[in-house]
Formats: sequence, structure tokens, C-alpha cells
Amino acid sequence: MSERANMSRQPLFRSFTHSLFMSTSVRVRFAPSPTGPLHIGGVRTALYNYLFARKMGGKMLLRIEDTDQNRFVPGAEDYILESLRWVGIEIDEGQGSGGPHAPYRQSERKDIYQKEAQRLVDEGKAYYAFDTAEELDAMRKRLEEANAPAAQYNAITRMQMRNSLTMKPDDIRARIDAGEPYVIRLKTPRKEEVRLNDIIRGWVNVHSSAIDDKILLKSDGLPTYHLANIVDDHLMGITHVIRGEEWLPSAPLHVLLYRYLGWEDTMPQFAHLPLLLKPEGNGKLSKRDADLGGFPIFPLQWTDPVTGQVARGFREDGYLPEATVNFLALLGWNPGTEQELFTMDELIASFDLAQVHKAGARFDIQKAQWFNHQYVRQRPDAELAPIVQQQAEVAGFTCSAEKAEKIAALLKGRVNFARDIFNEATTLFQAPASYDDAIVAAKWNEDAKRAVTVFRDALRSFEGDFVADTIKNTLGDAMQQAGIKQGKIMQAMRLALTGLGAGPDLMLTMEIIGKGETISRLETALATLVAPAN
RNA sequence: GGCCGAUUCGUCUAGCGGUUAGGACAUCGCCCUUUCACGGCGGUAACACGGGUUCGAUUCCCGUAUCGGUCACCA
Repeated sequence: MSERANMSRQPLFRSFTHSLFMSTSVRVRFAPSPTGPLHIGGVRTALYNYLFARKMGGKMLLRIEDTDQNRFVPGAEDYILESLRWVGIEIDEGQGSGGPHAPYRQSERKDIYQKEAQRLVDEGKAYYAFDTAEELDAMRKRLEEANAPAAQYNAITRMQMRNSLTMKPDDIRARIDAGEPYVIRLKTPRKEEVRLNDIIRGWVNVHSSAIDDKILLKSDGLPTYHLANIVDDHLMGITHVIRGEEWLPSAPLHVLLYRYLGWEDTMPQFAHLPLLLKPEGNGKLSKRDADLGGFPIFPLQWTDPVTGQVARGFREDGYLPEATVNFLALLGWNPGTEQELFTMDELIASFDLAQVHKAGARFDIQKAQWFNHQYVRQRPDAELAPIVQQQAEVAGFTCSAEKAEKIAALLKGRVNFARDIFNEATTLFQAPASYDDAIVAAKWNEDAKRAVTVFRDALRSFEGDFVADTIKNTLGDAMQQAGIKQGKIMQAMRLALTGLGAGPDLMLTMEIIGKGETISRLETALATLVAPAN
């Protein structure tokens, strides 16, 4: 008795403090299930929660919803934490950060849910059910054959099933004492209109007859999502539940639960976010789309601990966190202005739940690439340099920090991904091993040969700083003296130096490879290339 | 199928009774340039359909269609 009283005191106390804080402080939570890598849609949900929390000066919580022991995947929780950290979502309270409502892992809060479920049973708002999986199947089959509107365990069918509403009290006690497995089901009212005012969607009405007698507590003693999320949101003082649209159909059930648990006056407000859809075709975005389209739908790379299969991640694919966030933020929300590029602080400043779009958004990786392009070109050269340097070293070249920085400056505006800078820069490390045949045929003629020869000679006697400006002057003067129109021979010059017909600024290219290498490449070209037959 | 939700250029979206229906991505063209890009400028391109309400509907209401979600001892 005293133990029981003691147990119920804590939640009551929390409930009281909760209502005190309610009016002054927004508290939101991101509550993923550690069943694998966090989907990019989950990251967006977390982001919207975070933006809202920061905007309102509130708190962002992280709760791990691991009430399904069968679906537990090792490493998934760490993956979630690391993903949020990578995109820059800071957790104020919760798993990994601690806080006054610990533990934040639902599997460690078992007793709390059991007590609340028991309370509902005691108050006649829920009941024990002993039906086996086979009996449930049989019931559904029977109802389907009878063309019942809905094959569900509800106010009508519950009286034909094996539960504490149909069985004798002694029998019930005996079965429980004997350890027979049972679940606790919500006694959903037969006729009742359940209303809910969604921040994004407005009023949503559902008749209770459409809600079945949901299982609240499973036979393994753990709660289902429905019970756990209500109990925790209440105890943790959550003021706004911002989650995916897939929860909208069960939201009325949640309202009912708040009511039955006696917490309706402090019930959080709901906001159901639109879903992320496949780039083309029907349905929601899935891993299959990622494999097919060759793009990531997970924030970080993930290796399945069982199959060893690797799923690509935004981070490993070269997306910058700020680009990922910017892209995600605008997938379903927009401030109504024409601004496209936002820092996290700017997102926070302009974010508004009421402006979240209602319809699902197709996932368009091209837009993500464009955002990445914007952020790559904005990045200081010094920050891009180490990436270039590392790739160069992996490829077997030596590359000074200075050179890497120059390369970054030369190429960052041309690429979508930082790693493509090096891919476009190979001619800056290596003399051409071959020459583009089409360009040779079109541009390598007597004038070109003479131009390259004259320029080489000019460089041999060149003194001073070998930089773009002086190189340009040297080339210009040499061509003028030789009576050659510069425009006519530039592609041949590029061909001689890089073997290619296209590329970044040639003067800067020469500056980066240096005078000696420039002369050497020109000589090699003169020795190797023959003019076409005419 | 029942229930819930949604529906503006190919895509992301602005619009909240009267607009030449705006922006961005993509696409096309032009300019810039030694080239390819980048960048700049410009073009093509949308209110799902049918009824109402209204002097007037992209906007409000009702149907239809289509799409999405959901109907587990998963979240």
C-alpha cells in the first residue's frame, strides 16, 4: 500500500511542476526508435522540432523509443546521436545529454508505463485481454467474411473475446497468477467524437468507432508506442508534439488517452508534418529509391550489423551539414520570402510551424546538390585545402598546404562537392599522359606549334614572380612579337599543358604547376604531338 | 476496402476574393570567357475536374478524380 502510494507520488509531483512550466516554456522532443539508421525524413522532423524550440526559447529533448525488443539494432542509438550532432541539432535534455526526467530510454522506464496501464484498468478505462494470436486472426477472418465494416477489436467485438470484460474475476485472477500472458487494451468508447486541433492542419475530427481497442501494454510487459509516448510526453512536460504525418490517424487515440489518464488540460499541441515522397512514382521515400537513384537518404553511412550491407550517407557522399540542413528545412517549409540560403540561426529566426506546407514533398536530390554547390563555393579556401591535400596524398601525390589552397580557390566555384575539386585538378599534379584526339585534330597546327615554341622560349628567359598576371603578360607579349592572334592558339596551349580541351583558368593553372613544369610540358607536347596531315 | 489527410510550372514552393499567378531547382537560349564550367540576363512551363457562394474565385463550400498516410502484442 505504502509502496503504491509512493510510486504514484512522483508522477503527480512532476505533473504539477509540468503545468507550472507549461505557460512559460516550450518543450519539444525528438523520439526516434533505434531500429536502424535514422531516415533523412527523421532528421527533418528533428530539425523542425529543434528550430521551433530555439525560436521559442524552449528546450529540445531526445527520447529513445525502444519498446520493441525484437527490432532493437545495435549501434542505432549511437547513429542517431551522431547524426544529430553532425547536422548541428543540439539536444538540451535527454538520451546522451541527461536531465531531470532521466532515464530517457523507454526500455528503462517500464515500471512507469505499467503503473499507468494498471491505473486505467483499475478505473475501468482499460482491460486485460488473453486472446492468443490465433484467436485474433480467427476473429478478423470471421469479421471479414461477415463483411463487417472494420475487422477490429472494439466496443462491439470485445464482448466476444477472452478478456476481463467477459470473464469471471476469479478466472482472471487465476490466469494472471498462473503467469498466463496477457495484454492491456484501451476500452475505446463506442460513440464519441474526438477532436484535435493540429497546428498545421487545423481541426481533425474522428469518430471513436474508427479507433479500435489498442493494446497499451504488451504481453512482454513493455508498452506500445501509444501508451509510452503519452506517458512520457506528459511526465517530461512536452508542450508541442511535432512528428510525421504517419501519426495523424492515431492522434485521436492519443487525445483519448490524455483524457483517460486525466491529463487533457495539459495535453501538448500537435503538429503533423508532411511526408517525404519518392523522387518519381508513387509512395514515400524509401531505401530502394536511394539505391536506384544513386543518392543517400540517410544522414550518415550505415553498415547493417547483420547483413553487412552498406547504405550511403549524406556526410560520406560529400554533402556539407549546412547544405543538408538548408535543403531539408525547405522541404515542406518556407518563410514566404524569396530567401533560399539560410544559416541555422537564420532558419531559427524565420521558422514558423504555421507555415509548414500540408502536402507531401518529393525528394529532389538535384536541389540538394545545388545547395551543396552554394556552400562549397562559400567555404574559405583554407578549409577546403585539407580535403584536396588528403585526396592528393591518397592518389600518390605530394601537395603542400599552399598548393591545396590555390587549387581550392581555382576550382571550388565549379563543383558541387568538395571532393570534386581534386577530381578536376589531376592535371595540376600530373603531366598529360595522352592528348585529347579531337582537340589535337582541331587545334594543333603550324601556328599552334610556333606559338608554343615562342612561349616556351619566352618562359626560359622569364624572371620574377611566376604568377598568373606576369604569365599572362609574358604570353601576350610573346604572341604579339610573333604576330600570332592569342585567341587562335589558346586551346592548343591548353592542350599542350593539360592534354585536354577544357578546364579552369590557364594562367592560374601554370602558376600552380610552376615555371619548370610548364616549360617541360610545353616541350613534351612539341616533341610528341604531330600536326594533322594537312 | 474503412478512416484521416493532401492537390499551384517536371520538382520544391509563394499566394491567404480582384496579381501580367512570384521565386528557386531542373531545362532551353543569350552574354561573359582562351575552353568547359561558374556567374549574369532572358525564355518555355502550373492553379486536377465539376458544381455552387460571390459583382468577381487559384483563394471559401460541396462533390468527383488522383495521390499520400493508416488500419500489428512496429514505431
